[in-house]
Amino acid sequence: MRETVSIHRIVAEARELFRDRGYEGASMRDLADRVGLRPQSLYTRFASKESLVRAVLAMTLDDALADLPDPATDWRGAWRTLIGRIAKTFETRERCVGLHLAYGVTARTPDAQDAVRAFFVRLRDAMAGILDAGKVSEPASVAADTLAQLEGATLWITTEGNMAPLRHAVERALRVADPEGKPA
Amino acid sequence: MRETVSIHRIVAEARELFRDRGYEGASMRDLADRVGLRPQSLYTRFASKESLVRAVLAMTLDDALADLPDPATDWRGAWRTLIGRIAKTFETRERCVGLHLAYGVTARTPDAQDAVRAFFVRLRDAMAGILDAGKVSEPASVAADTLAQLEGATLWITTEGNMAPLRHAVERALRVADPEGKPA
DNA sequence: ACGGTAGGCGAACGATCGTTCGTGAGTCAA
DNA sequence: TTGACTCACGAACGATCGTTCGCCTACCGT
Repeated sequence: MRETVSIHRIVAEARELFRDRGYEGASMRDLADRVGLRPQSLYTRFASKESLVRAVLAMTLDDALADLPDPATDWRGAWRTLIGRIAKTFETRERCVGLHLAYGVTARTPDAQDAVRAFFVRLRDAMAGILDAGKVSEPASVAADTLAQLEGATLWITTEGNMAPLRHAVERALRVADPEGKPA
Repeated sequence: MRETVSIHRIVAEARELFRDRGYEGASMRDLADRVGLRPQSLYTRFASKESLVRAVLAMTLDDALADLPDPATDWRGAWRTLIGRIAKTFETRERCVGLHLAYGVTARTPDAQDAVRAFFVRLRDAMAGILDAGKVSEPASVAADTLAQLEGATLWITTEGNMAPLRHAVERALRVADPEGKPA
């Protein structure tokens, strides 16, 4: 058996690079080093650096939405699980790939730009679907606001290592599904 | 009189570039083109690309805090003005320079990284000082949360052009200084 | 046994990056 | 008038970028 580098592995390492260094800052050579290949070999699997963006975000969305509790029977559980996953990623990785790419891709890489837009729209729609199952009013708007608050909190993690704003954002997010939780 | 390009002009254009393209994406050649110089001429005024970050953020902080109402006599006015300025910038420019740089600078440019950290700490402290004058509890924490929410809302502006999350964040921010404003 | 295919690499392409050097023209104080 | 200083540029440096080409080798179906 010949030892081969899996696509999953490449995408996972690309995600780390995009998250830490952004689209422009991440180089194909760095990525190749991480997976133990030469840069040219990456082009056997991916047509371009730009196409990696779509693959990275697809994997990230899958990770976030995999095996969630069924909103129809346990929407609160689905909400808590999803919020928890997002928050945990931000806490351990210190930033969000999606946000870095959202700021990092330009009109010069239109496919990457579209992939980023689609990623956030789908994530928001998934969140809104959960809230809708719980008959929360204005689910799309609440989902967008919630996601924005979680993303914004990563600012303090990267600059100061301060996790408090993220925790506050999580508390507010959970209160959406549990309004009578803790008033103070 | 010899026609000369002002430092202020260079920094202002650098700010646009950093905001739109990030630290790595902005090139000294692009900046030179914008101000009508050759790239080498920029080094008469700035020692390096990295040093531009500090200058850009210093100017941005000055713009935000210039001529605010005195918190000691009108803390609500100071708060409203500051929030309004930040929100207006996000709305017209579609993103935040600080956030793009926060994600974009790495340990390879330590001085830039420090400048970013200092920028946000000073902005938060200025906000906290206003809230403190209004005897709002936990001013530093509330200031950090408020700033995070405004920053996070820029995600939807860049990806979708959707201003609603920003407006919601502004409403929540203003409610800090006016809790009895609008309950719904 | 054999042909096709997939995965990988050496070499190298043109482009662009931040930056340095040497030079010259304009400006101002003495 | 002179000397120092400021501002700008032409030319070019080495480094790094994404990517392409040609070739080799190991595997798989037949």
